[in-house]
Amino acid sequence: MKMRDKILATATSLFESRGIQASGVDTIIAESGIAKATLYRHFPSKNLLITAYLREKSDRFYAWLNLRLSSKKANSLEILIELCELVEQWIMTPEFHGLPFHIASIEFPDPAHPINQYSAVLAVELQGYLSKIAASAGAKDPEALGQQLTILFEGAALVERLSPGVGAAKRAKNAAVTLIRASV
Amino acid sequence: MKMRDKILATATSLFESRGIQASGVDTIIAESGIAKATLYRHFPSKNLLITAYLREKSDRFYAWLNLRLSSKKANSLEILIELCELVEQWIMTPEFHGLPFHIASIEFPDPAHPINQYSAVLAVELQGYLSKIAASAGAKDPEALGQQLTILFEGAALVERLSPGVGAAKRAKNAAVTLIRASV
DNA sequence: AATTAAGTGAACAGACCTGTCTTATTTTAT
DNA sequence: ATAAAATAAGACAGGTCTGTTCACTTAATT
Repeated sequence: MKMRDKILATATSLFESRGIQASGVDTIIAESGIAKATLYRHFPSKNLLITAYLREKSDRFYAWLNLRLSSKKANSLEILIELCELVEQWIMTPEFHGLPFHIASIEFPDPAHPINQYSAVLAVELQGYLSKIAASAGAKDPEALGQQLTILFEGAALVERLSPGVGAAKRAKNAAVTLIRASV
Repeated sequence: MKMRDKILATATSLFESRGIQASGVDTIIAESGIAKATLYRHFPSKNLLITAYLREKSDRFYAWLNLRLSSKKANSLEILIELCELVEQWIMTPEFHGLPFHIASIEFPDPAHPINQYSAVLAVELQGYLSKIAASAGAKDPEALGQQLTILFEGAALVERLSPGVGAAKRAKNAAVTLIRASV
């Protein structure tokens, strides 16, 4: 499993710095120091490589969050506040380069394209994740709050990415807290 | 000025349906029924065509908004509420395909690329526009509110684009109204 | 020690990209 | 009416892209 990980790591780095479409297979194999046939053995097409990249990024995000969300506050609104602070931290991480499935959906705008469809699945996944927490925290309309938080986070990710250092993550967190307090 | 407009209209349509990078010059000239030399006379490079597209979309947006914002409410918070409703309408328009400068900045992620830089300028422009209205409406911290509204609108635009019909625009508007009411 | 699997490096196909240029025709302006 | 500018249609250059294939070498397992 060493090769697969090496390829995925290199692809991830290239996808996030140069963009997905702009990162050619030739560049990926040159950068990771492997042969082209090796890449195509592990990932039969570039689309499957992109899909694996998107899946892994989502998995890592949820794992990172779940590890830090204290289960003690699970049944109070406080867990939502905590969530907001964690997301702010996540966005401000130097390795953060925007929500991967968002970027992918823009690079592959055709709704019939597998990458676009998979991105939509991951977007629904994120909103479901947030809505579930909102529900367990006792929000009035968990789905509405979950979607509003999604919008805030995705918007903050975009703005922070396009104009680094303007503090979008912090302001989004403040807005989220306001919405949460108003949702009891 | 007929040719220029025809080219720009065709390019706009292609950029928004297939993406910018995915729309080749050959496709643009075939679709608009002109010769390649004609395109390159009006737009010496594809980058300049993209720039013109971005500029025009922003201009049209502000023109559309200014026409509808009733100046009577200029000095009360009500104008912000009105603004939110207009933006919701704008997002729900069938021709809406996301904020153009956002899409452009994702398709050209290199901060040194002219398209990325121009996108950043347009993003600052939007935030300045919203902050100015927030200021004239008497918000406590106009810049903070302006940025929060920017984040909400951009986030809603993305979510609505990726998952059409989930009502992101409406929920973003509700969130915005909550934030506005809390900002007095 | 022998067989199978995985990796290398390079060449290749077929398509697409931007931008230049040529030649001939049409439109516009004086 | 004549000169100047704009357009058409397309070939062309030089580059990039994904994916396939071939001949050969290394590593693992049994």
